[in-house]
Amino acid sequence: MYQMYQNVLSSELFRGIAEKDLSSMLRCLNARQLAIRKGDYILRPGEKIENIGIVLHGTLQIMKEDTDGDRTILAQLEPGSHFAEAFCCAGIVESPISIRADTDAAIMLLDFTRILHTCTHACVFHTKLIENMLFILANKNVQLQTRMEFLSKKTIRKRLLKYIRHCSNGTTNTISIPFNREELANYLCVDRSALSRELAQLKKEGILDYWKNQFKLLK
Amino acid sequence: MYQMYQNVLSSELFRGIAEKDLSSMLRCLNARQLAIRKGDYILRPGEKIENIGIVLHGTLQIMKEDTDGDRTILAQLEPGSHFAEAFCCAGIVESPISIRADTDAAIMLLDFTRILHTCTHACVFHTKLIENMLFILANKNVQLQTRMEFLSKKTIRKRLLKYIRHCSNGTTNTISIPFNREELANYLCVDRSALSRELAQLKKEGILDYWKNQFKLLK
DNA sequence: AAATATATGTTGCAAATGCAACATTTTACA
DNA sequence: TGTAAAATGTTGCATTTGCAACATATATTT
Repeated sequence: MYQMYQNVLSSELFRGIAEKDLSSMLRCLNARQLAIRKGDYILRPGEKIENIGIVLHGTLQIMKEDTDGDRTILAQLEPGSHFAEAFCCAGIVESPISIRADTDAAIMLLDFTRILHTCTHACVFHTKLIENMLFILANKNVQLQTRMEFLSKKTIRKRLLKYIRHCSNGTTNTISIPFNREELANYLCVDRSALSRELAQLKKEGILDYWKNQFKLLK
Repeated sequence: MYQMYQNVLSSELFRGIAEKDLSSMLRCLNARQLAIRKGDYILRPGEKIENIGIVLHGTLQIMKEDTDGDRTILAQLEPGSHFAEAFCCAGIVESPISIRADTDAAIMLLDFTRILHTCTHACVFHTKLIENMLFILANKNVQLQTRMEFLSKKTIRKRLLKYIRHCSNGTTNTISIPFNREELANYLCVDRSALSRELAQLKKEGILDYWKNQFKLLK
């Protein structure tokens, strides 16, 4: 139970909230805790979205499942991360996506309207929660926008170099990225083996050096 | 001047705000109006971001300009649209993008911190503004996420069909899209002529019919 | 209505990529 | 330490795509 609270407190939504205030807050937000079995769905396409979720433990997968059976994995949610917050804030009530437990998991659901609208007890923390929510959404925005810039490039080479230059951000020469090959290929929306091929080519041309997830721009 | 106010009121940030309250609000938010000449920069890479902007008239262009001279147009801003709001909310103070006036233009700048934090006069509209801001960010999020789903497809055909199916949204057979060919190609990050080629192919195969920006899925 | 500008379509060709199948390296763990 | 599993690299080949250059169609203007 203590661990659960820790994961709530370490979520971005509760950033800056004091531990002593947490339990009264959770009551105010009508927080409910749910245990989910591996493989079970937390949300299916078309279902009503009424809550914001926080992952307490385990991993969830957000997927887009089309009628034609085509399935895309949109995100992997680890403990401390949220889901459905953008839909709640955008007033989208019918879920366009699926969420499924990738492992046994526990989640916490919060009543969205109670975050937004100050309650009758005039709890002081609403302001902080809303501020955090703005931060979360805005950050996601910037991240998506950034990724889009990579995807707008038409060759693997350009996508890759743009990504690495973005990660390098000036200072050090050696860049460590948060992806393995498969994940990087997925992030850049290219085939893994084609990515390997391009990496090898760049190394041969002396433009880039790499080892695992460490990269170094030469020239 | 009246027209200016109309464009402020019609912006998403001020949705639901009564006209009579506007001028006192603008004072509270330290609103400033600026006239911009065509071609002038409103924001350059690295500059401090302290304000949220609203376009009053004219059009602005958001661009990503890399050190290597590579320039990507990220968005076109028409009257009533905002800029820099995501960076403000995400606490990003150094601009990673450029904004330039595409035509002669007028903009309004608002002090971001005054939107977020209730002022000494305890103006009641802050709540509404913040709610609107959440809505704006969340909606942009959903839009970006949606576009990403298209871009994750690896052939023009799949991107295109996914996009059209998304627009069709169930009901009618005939879909009208908000892009011409060039813009559609740009949105899907593909070459315009290659897009034309694929469209012709789909028509020949009897999968899709189209005329201008009207599309019709067959079969 | 003619003339110009803009949007859209067509096509050849070289380059890039996905895909599949398999090789090699690294990691995990029994 | 040895062995299985996971990650990464390699390569042939068919397909797709960008690009360029040009053709045709539609819109706009005078």
